[in-house]
Amino acid sequence: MSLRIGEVAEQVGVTPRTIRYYEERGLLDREDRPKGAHRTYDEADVVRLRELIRLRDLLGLSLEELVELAEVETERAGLRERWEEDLSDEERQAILARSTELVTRQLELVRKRQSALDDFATDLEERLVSLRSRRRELARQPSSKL
Amino acid sequence: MSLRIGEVAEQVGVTPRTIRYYEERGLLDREDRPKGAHRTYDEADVVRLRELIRLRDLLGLSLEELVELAEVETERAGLRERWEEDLSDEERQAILARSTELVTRQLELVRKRQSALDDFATDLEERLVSLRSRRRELARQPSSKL
DNA sequence: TTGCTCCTCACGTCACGTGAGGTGGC
DNA sequence: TTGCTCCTCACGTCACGTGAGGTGGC
Repeated sequence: MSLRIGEVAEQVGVTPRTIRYYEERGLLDREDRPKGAHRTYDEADVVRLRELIRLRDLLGLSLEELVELAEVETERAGLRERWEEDLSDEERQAILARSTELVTRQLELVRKRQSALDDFATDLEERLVSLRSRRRELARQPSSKL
Repeated sequence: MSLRIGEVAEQVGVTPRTIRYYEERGLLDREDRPKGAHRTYDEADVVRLRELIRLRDLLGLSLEELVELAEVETERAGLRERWEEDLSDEERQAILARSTELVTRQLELVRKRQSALDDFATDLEERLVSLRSRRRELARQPSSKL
């Protein structure tokens, strides 16, 4: 079940151009295909791309920062096949440790954004309260010169 | 107490170039000053710009979208002087109603982002739990072929 | 075979970054 | 007067958007 670029783009909410650009910048595999042939994708590609877009949108990262933080997604993508193969326990431990580190870093960034957004929401709510009280004031005391 | 562009830039965490660009795009007042003279700012400008940057960063808006949503900041900036002047009660009501509408819209966008980030955080936490259990597994049963 | 989607240049755009060369205020 | 920050072009860059002209698979 292979997908074409347009289907993938629609599923993750970007344009084909974005996907080609990410491939160009090394965020996606560029499998070697005959010159001019269509790109093909599978479900794992969709999952990975969706995660990249989520990081980009919600954390506002540059693509360069994305490459680094999304290393864990690459790891995860290749993990299923490679896990079964001839990896030593040490290599497996290293992969798991590295993944834990990167996911933890992602979570920290998300936490920061959350608290910034919480502050913003609080400020906006206060402004609404203030606006409401001014409107009541105006209704009670028309032409108040204050 | 007037500020120069560099001081303002540092206070809100952007570069002078960004401030000039926002002025160019109509997000900030372009007071007419003698050709080549320094731009001057006051505390109200800093507050307004900080709010613009917050909207841009946390909601990921384009400058065009910003212009619209930040109309309320413009209103707020000019409000103190104008409020005391010859505004009819109807005009005041209209301003307050419009401001309420815009702040409400800002809050809605913030809420959406918050829930998207909450989902993201939940996913990342689940991945950490899963990673932890795999590491324990590996420690208990070395060379497990699963 | 007919559409539709895909392909590769390649130039355009948005939101600035980054000098180049020059002027202005503590 | 000496620095430092500011000024205005103007070209560069990042992350794509948008055709132009052509080929490929259900």
